Amino acid sequence: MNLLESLNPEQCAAVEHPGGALLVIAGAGSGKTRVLTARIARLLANGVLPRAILAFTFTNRAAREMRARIGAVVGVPGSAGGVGRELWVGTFHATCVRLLRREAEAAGIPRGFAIYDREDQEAVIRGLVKKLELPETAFRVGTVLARISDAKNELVGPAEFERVAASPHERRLAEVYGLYQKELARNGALDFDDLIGVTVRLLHDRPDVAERYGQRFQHVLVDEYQDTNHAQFRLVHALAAVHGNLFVVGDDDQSIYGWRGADLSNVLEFERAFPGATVLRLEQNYRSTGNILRAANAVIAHNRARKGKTLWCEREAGARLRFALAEDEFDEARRVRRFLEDHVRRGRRLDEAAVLYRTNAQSRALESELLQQGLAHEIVGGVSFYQRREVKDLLAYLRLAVNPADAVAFWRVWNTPRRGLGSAVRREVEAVMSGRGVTPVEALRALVREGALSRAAARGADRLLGVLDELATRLEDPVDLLFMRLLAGTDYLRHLESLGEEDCEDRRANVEELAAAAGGFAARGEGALSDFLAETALLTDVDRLAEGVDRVLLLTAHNAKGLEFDSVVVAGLEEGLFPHGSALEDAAELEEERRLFYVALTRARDEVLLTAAATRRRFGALGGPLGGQVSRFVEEVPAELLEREVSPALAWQPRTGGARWEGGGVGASTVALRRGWSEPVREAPGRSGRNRTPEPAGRRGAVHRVIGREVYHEVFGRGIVVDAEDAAGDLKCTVRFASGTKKVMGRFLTGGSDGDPA
DNA sequence: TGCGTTGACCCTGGA
DNA sequence: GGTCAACGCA
Repeated sequence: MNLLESLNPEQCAAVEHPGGALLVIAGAGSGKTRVLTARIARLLANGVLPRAILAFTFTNRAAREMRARIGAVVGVPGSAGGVGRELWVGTFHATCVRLLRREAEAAGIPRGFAIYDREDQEAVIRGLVKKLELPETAFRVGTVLARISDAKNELVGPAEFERVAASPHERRLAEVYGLYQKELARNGALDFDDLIGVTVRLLHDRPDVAERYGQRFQHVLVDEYQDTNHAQFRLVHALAAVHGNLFVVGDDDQSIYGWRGADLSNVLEFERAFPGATVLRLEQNYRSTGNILRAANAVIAHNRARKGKTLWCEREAGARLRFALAEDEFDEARRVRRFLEDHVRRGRRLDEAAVLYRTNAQSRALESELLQQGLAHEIVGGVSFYQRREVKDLLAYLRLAVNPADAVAFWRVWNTPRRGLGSAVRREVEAVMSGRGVTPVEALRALVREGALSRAAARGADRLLGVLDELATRLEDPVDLLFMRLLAGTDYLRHLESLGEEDCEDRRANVEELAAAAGGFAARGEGALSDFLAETALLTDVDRLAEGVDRVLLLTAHNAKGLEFDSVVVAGLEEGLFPHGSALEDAAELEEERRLFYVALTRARDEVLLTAAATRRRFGALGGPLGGQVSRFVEEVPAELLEREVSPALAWQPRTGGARWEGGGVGASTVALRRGWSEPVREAPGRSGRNRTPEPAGRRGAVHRVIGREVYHEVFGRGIVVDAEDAAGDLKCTVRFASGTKKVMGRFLTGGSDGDPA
C-alpha cells in the first residue's frame, strides 16, 4: 500500500512538507491520522532513522494503531525490535514515563517510581487535610487536587503558588501543595501531571539532557494539538527547539479539554511561538453524509473563538438527522434502543453504532434498557478496569514490591486480606516511619523484630512481610508468574469469596482478566514489572477496546474523540446537562460545550439520533428531577435537516433561543412514574403515552415546570431556576443569579420570556 | 478488632 | 441509588 496515493493536494502538501514548523488545521474526518502516518512513512522513506522520530498521540490506542500502520507501510513486521522500538510513538504521559525511566538519575527520582492515579492522590490529600486539621468543607479533596493540577499544568510549583497567593486560604493551599509534593517524593511517586512537569524541568535544568534528546529526535509530531496544555507545549518546544522540525495537527473546533488545562492559544498562536511556521488546512471531510456535515457546520458556526473553517464533502446528503423528545430517561433509553434495532435491521453491525452522552451517570438508564432487551453493549469509562478495587489491591502489592516506599500502596493492602492489623498497629508503624525515616515496610519489620507487637498482630505482620519479601526476591520473574505467586501468597481469591458480596463473581473475573493482562505483557516480552505497572496506570478503557466484538458502545462524548461509527446517538440534549449546567454562565465554557457537541456529531458517518428527556432524575429516584428545556444545540441544527419525533404526551413548543415544553404532560408523566415505583415502571415499549390523556398538572407539575426556567427578579436581575419546592401555596425557588444562588419565593419572580409569574 | 448501620456526598469530563 | 467513612456495639 502506498500511503501517498489518493491523498488530496492539501494532505499531500502536509506530508511532503520540507521541514520546519508546520501546523495542520485538520477538520473532523479530514484524514488527519492518515496524514500523520503518511508523514512518518515519508520521513522513513527519505532515510530518516526511526530513532530520530518522536510522535505524540492522544490515546495509547491511537499510538498502537499508528505504529501498526507504519509497520505495514515500511514493511517491518510486528512491533518488537527495529522500527517498533526505535520509533517513539505514544501519549505525552507514556512518552514521559519512558524518558524518565531512562533519565531517572538526572531527574532526581527513583527509577522504579510509582505513578499515582486520582485515588492515590486523594489518599495523600486526605491524610494531609486530617493531619493539618483543615476544615474539610473549605478544603474538599477534589477541589484541592484540582487546584494543584491546574498549577502543575501551568508549571507553577508550591513556592510560586505561595508567592502569588491572594488570600489566607490560598496560602494554606500552597502549604498543602508543598506538603503533597513532599509526600509524593517520600513515597517515590509522581502523579499524572508530574510526569509531564518533571520531564519539562529535567529538560530545563539539564541542558545536556535536552541537547541529547533534541539531537536524537530530529522530527517531533503532535496529534490533537488543540488539547495540549501549557506544560505539554513547553515539552514540545524544548524538544523541537534544536532543529525546529515540528509537525502538529489539530482542530480548534475540537478542543474539549480546557478544564484540564488544554490551552487553545497553543493553536491560535502557533505562528508566533514558531516564527516562520507554515499553516495548512484540511477541510474536505471523508466521513459523514452531507446532512450531518451541514448540521455540524451550522452548530459550530455559533462559536466566536475559532479560526473559522467550513468543512465540505463529496458524499450525498443522506438521511436527515432525527430528534426525539422523550418523557423521561427511561423513555429516552427505549427510543435509543429502537434506533439501534433499526440500525441492525438496516444490515449494520452493532459495533458500528455508539451512544454518546455528556456524563457517565447517564449510562445507567441506557444500560438497564439494553440489558432488559438483550442488546449487546459495552460501557466505556466511568470506573475503568484498572480502577476496580480488587485490581488496584493486587496491583498495590506489585507496586510495593518494586517500590517499598509507596505508603499509599502499603496502607491499601496491609490488612487486605484481613490479617488482624488495625489502627493501633498503624499508629505505631507511622511513629517509626517518621521517627526513623524508613519506609512503611521497614517500619513494620522493625516492630516485629523488636517484639513490639501483640502476638496476633505479629503473626499478621509476618504473613504480609512474607508475601512482600517473596515478591521482592522474584522481581525479575515474568510478570504473570509473579502475579500467580501473589494470588497464592495472599490467598486473595478466598478473601474475595469471604466478603460474600453479590458481585463476587465479577470481581473474580476481573482478577482473572488482570492475570491475562499480565500474561499478555509477559508474552510480548516488553520489560520489567515497573513497565507493566506504568501500563496499568496509563491505559484507559478506550485503549483497551477490543476490535470486532459486535456490541454497541456507550460512552461520553469526551471518550468518543477520535472514534467514528455508522450510527451515532447523542443522548441527554437538555439545557443544564448538555450544555452542562456548570458552563451556562460562562461564554468560553459554553463554547467548549458546543465543541464537544460538534465532536459528538462528527463521529457519525451515516445516521444520527439526538434525544432529550422532559424530566430526568438525579441521584436515582430520590433526587430532584432535572429538565425543562431542549438543548440549544438541537435548535442550532437547521430545521430542514432535522426530523422531530415528540412523545405525544408532551405538548412541545419551539421558541427562539431554546425550545420549551409546557402543559400537563410533564407533570403527568412524573406523577405516573412516581406512582409506578412498586408497579411495573411503564407500559409496553413502543406505545408510551400514545393513547394517554395527559392528567392536569398538579402542584408537583408546577414544581417541575419552573426548573430550568429563566426568570427575572427586581433586585437580583436575571436568573435560572435550579430547584423549587412547595411552600404555603407558592413556590420557594432556588435561583441562580449572576451574583450567586439564592432562595426566592415565586411571587417575586417574573418569567423570562412569557411574563407569567413562575 | 470486626462488623453492621447510618449518613454525607455524590454526578461534568480523564491521563 | 451507590459508595465510603465514621460510629457504635459485640
